Parts: sequence; C-alpha cells; structure tokens
Amino acid sequence: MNIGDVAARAGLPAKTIRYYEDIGLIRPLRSDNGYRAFRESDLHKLAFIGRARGLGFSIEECRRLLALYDDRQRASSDVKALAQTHLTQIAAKITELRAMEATLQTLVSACAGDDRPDCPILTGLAEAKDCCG
Amino acid sequence: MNIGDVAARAGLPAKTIRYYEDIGLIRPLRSDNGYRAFRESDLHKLAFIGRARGLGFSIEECRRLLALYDDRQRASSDVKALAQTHLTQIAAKITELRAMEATLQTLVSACAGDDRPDCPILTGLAEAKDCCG
DNA sequence: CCTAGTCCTTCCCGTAACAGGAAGGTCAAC
DNA sequence: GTTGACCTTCCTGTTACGGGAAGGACTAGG
Repeated sequence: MNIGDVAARAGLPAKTIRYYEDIGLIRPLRSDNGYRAFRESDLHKLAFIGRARGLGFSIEECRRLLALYDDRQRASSDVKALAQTHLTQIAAKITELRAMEATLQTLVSACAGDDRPDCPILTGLAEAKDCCG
Repeated sequence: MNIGDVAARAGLPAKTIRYYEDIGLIRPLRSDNGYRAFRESDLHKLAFIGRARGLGFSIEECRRLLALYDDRQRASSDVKALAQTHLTQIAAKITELRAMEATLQTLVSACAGDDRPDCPILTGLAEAKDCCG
C-alpha cells in the first residue's frame, strides 16, 4: 500500500502519516522506488492512533497506548490509569470552559448590541471584577 | 513603572508582556537606560488583555477588542458579535469534549483495571466502532 | 570604590501537531 | 513521449509564550 491508500483507509492526511513516521510512531517499509510500503499492521496502527487522537489523547499518550497494545503482558490497570488520567484532564477542561462560557454569556446578555457605543462587555473586561480571577 | 512592577500588578509574566510589545499589542515608552517605562494606561491595557485571555479570547481577538475599546465611536453590536462568535466556539468545544468524555468513560468503566491483560479500552481503540466517528 | 545581588535588556531555541508549498523523482495511461 | 497523478524530502509557519544565555543597570553594604 502506498501512502495515499492508507491515508484514505485510515482517514488521516498523508502529511500526518509522514509525521507519525518521523516521530517514530510507525515504521513502514520502503519499496525500491523509495515509496513507503505500508503493511496491514501499519494501517491498523494508524487507525488505532487516529481513534485515540479523536478521543483527545496526545501523541505521547498514543505512543504509550500503542506500547501497551503491543505488550501482551500488560496489566489492564496500566491502560485504565492512563485513560483515567486523561479523562480527568478532559473533565477539568470542560469545567474551565464552562466557567468562561458562563461569564461571557453574562456579559453578552448584558450588551444591547445596537449602534450605540455603551458596552458592558468592554467595561467588564476593563474593570477588575470577581469575574475573571 | 518597570516591567517587574507591571507584571506584578497585571498578574502577567514579564515574558508575556515583552511578547505583547513584540506583536504590537502595547507600546510602552523607554527610559534613558533602555528600560521599558510603562504608564498607567499600559497597565490598564495589560489587565484588559489578561482578562480577555482568561475568557479564552485569542490574541488576535484581544487586539480587536482593544481596538474597539479605544474607539469611542464603536457600536456595541460589533463587540457583541465578536463575543458571540467566541461564545459559540466555546460551546462547540465543550460539546466536543463531552462526547470524548462520554466515550472514554464508557471504555474506562468497562475495563477491569486489574493485572490481567484483557482491556476493553485497547480493543475499543483497535476496532472500528461507532464510537469515534 | 568595589562588590554582590537583583533587576533589566536582547536574542535564540523549544514547544504540539501538524499544514502549506517548493523542487523534483516515479509511474500509469494515452 | 508527454501529460497528470502520485510520491519524495526539505523548509517555513502556526499559537502564545517559557527557558535560558550573555551582558548592561541599579541599589545596598562594607
């Protein structure tokens, strides 16, 4: 398989796949013409990475997940710990975003949004309030 | 005021303040010794930017917000539109994160997390399911 | 006056995870 | 044999700074 084929099948841009090879996530073979020659196992790994990335795992976390996946002796507790940590970070991010959303929604709701210059959003940003830490 | 003073008062690292000058967000004066000489108005702007960043506005959005703040002729609708757009993006990000959270939570809950190798998290990532698009 | 310590300056590299694009080799088809 | 679609490497740019080096400036103490 050439890179275009795996890109289509894994749902990843060719650029991304080359990048993953650069950083050592995958190690495709090479054809005589210099083209990357992907095996089914490479495609499988790329799909795995793509799904992990889709769940918000960083590249380094993906690397660890792949290592655990390859390790038949792993303990599921190791995988679970990794996932749980990530889950906690996601929850924290959601909390942070919701706080932003609430504050901003308050400011936006207070703004007339007409052609006059008075704007509670701007004054809210200009004045130190309890709003933003 | 030297940079250390504004940094303390605005709650921003000196590095960040220099960066903001680099990209033209602020234009402090210079003392004879070459030190940046900040006015109260510079401090005010920095605090404004700090709060806007705290609400998740990008640097370019902060630049526009500052321009609107400086423009006494602005229409509050312009400010509101900017904020509303950002609010929509925040909401979209929250939705995305919640989807990740739900999927990942399902996988984590299904994982025994013991010393055995069987792991639904890994198999979930390895198999194409409806889970991750 | 000298020195130590704390401030300030500029400059350059590194981050995460790629995207865009240039310059050029390869291959399949007409 | 010449398009056109593919592939290659390499280099730059992105966001919003942080770390740290090399060196000048200022303050307090002896």
